[in-house]
Formats: sequence, structure tokens, C-alpha cells
Amino acid sequence: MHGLGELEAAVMNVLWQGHPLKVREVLDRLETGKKLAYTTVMTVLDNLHRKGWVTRELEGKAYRYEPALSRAEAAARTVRDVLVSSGDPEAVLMHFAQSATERESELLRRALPKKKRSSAS
Amino acid sequence: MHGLGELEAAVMNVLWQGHPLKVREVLDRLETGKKLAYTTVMTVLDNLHRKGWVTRELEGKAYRYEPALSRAEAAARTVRDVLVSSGDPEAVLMHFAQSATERESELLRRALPKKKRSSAS
DNA sequence: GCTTCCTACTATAGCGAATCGTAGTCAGAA
DNA sequence: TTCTGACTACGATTCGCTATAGTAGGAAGC
Repeated sequence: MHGLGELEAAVMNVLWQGHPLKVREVLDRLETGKKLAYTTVMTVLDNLHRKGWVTRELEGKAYRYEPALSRAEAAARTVRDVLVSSGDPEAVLMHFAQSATERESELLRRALPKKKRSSAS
Repeated sequence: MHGLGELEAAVMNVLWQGHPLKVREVLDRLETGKKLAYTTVMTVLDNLHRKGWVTRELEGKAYRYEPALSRAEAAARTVRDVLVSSGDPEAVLMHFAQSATERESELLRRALPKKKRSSAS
């Protein structure tokens, strides 16, 4: 879904799970089989911050990290990127439409027509 | 759009451009700033083959490589993967719908199956 | 003033992609 | 028959990014 590594994705999943978290809190909630060092998680959060996946805010001495986009927003943006970079968004949409489940079709049908809005990300 | 490297993507783009090609032909059509060695392209094609992105067929002594999926199919599959791995396809579709251009909306509305089809991936 | 958090910086290892060289094969040309 | 030119197979090197963590140094509490 992203251009993230495994641990980075795991960290994002933790952050997407609720409110802003400090490094230690993320560490505590991470469910990797392994127990990671505090600094490992810190580095990952730092990298995610550098790459724009999370924002952070100083609270006292520690940073509190928060996803820059909701999980759904991030995924939707990825979808858009795929469409754009494919060179032929229409063809892709056609193929996707054919593989869409009934539920997805229904959802889209209801969500789409409401918009006469400008557009994109 | 993929899990491919830069050169791999460039090679796929060449292959997506037309009919099956031999290593040399791919090399000739590649438009990277740099002139690559024959074996470099061969290795890349071999990797793509190993990863299932291309099929190949022996013609005489040389292989002729062909994309396993059309560009649009591959992109559509990526879209589907993003939806599935997001954990909440509906939310993603909602967000996407909001960012869709008028043209995209129009296309989708027309392409979406009205009836129940057994879905797919 | 030591202990404890936390950040900042640095370091190492590992993996996959990019890049090519070399060796070996086989069909024709000479 | 031998030499040459395309090709493939395999292996080596380099490079960037991720994973992982140690160390230094500051503030804050006890």
C-alpha cells in the first residue's frame, strides 16, 4: 500500500489506531514478535517524520507522533497515484470496475454522483 | 504502482508498449539517459520473469518477453491490493470518490456493473 | 549529584535493485 | 573444422534504504 518497510508499516498501524503517541507508547503497543530497542522505534518514527508520514509535536520533553493522513486517506492517495502513474487512468478504472464486488460497486455508485466538485489531491 | 525498481519499471514500460520483445530489442528501446550493458537488461528481464511480471517464450536461441498482465490490469490489481490491505476498503473508496475528477466519476458510473457478478481479484 | 527519560547523532548489517563480467553453448560463415 | 557472433546462465560488486541499536548529552526529579 505504501513505500514503507515492514517495521515502518507496523508503526503506522499503531499510530492509525488512535490518538497521538510518544515513542515509548508506540514501542509498548507494537506487536512484533521481537522486543525492539527504544531507539529503534525512535529512529523509525524519525524517518517517518522525515518522509512526511507523520507529524509531531513537542509535549514537554518528548514528541507526540500522529499520522499525517488517516489510513483511508493514505490509501486513497495511493490509489490516485497508481491511476496517474499508470498513464491511462480510464483503462485502469475500467478494469477495476470489472473486478469490483457488488458491495464496492454499490458504495461507489452512491458516493460518486454527489460530486460536481473540482478534484484531486 | 508496483513493487518494482526504477529500471524494472522502465523495462515494463517498454514491454507494455507493444509486442513481445527480445532482450536486445528491449535494450534498444529503453530510454534511460544511460547506455546499459546487454546483460544488465537481461538480468532485469530474468528477475521480472522470476517475479511473474513477464512471460517468455523461446524463439530460436533467444527468449521473447511479454508482460504477464497489461499495464491497466496490473494497475487495477494494485488498486485492489491497496483496498484489501488497507483494512477498510469502503473508507478508502469513499475518500477516493471525493477526490475523483468529474471524468473519472462519469467513467466509473458507467463501468460499474449494475448487477450481481461474482467478483474477483 | 545520581538516576531516568528523551532526543540527536552515528554505526552496522542485511536486502533488493542495478550493473556488468565471464564462461559456456550453438548456429553459421569461412 | 575452426572461428565468430548472438544468447543464456551465473556470479560479483556496488548502492540505497530499512532495521536495529549504541552512545552522548540535556533536563528533571529525588
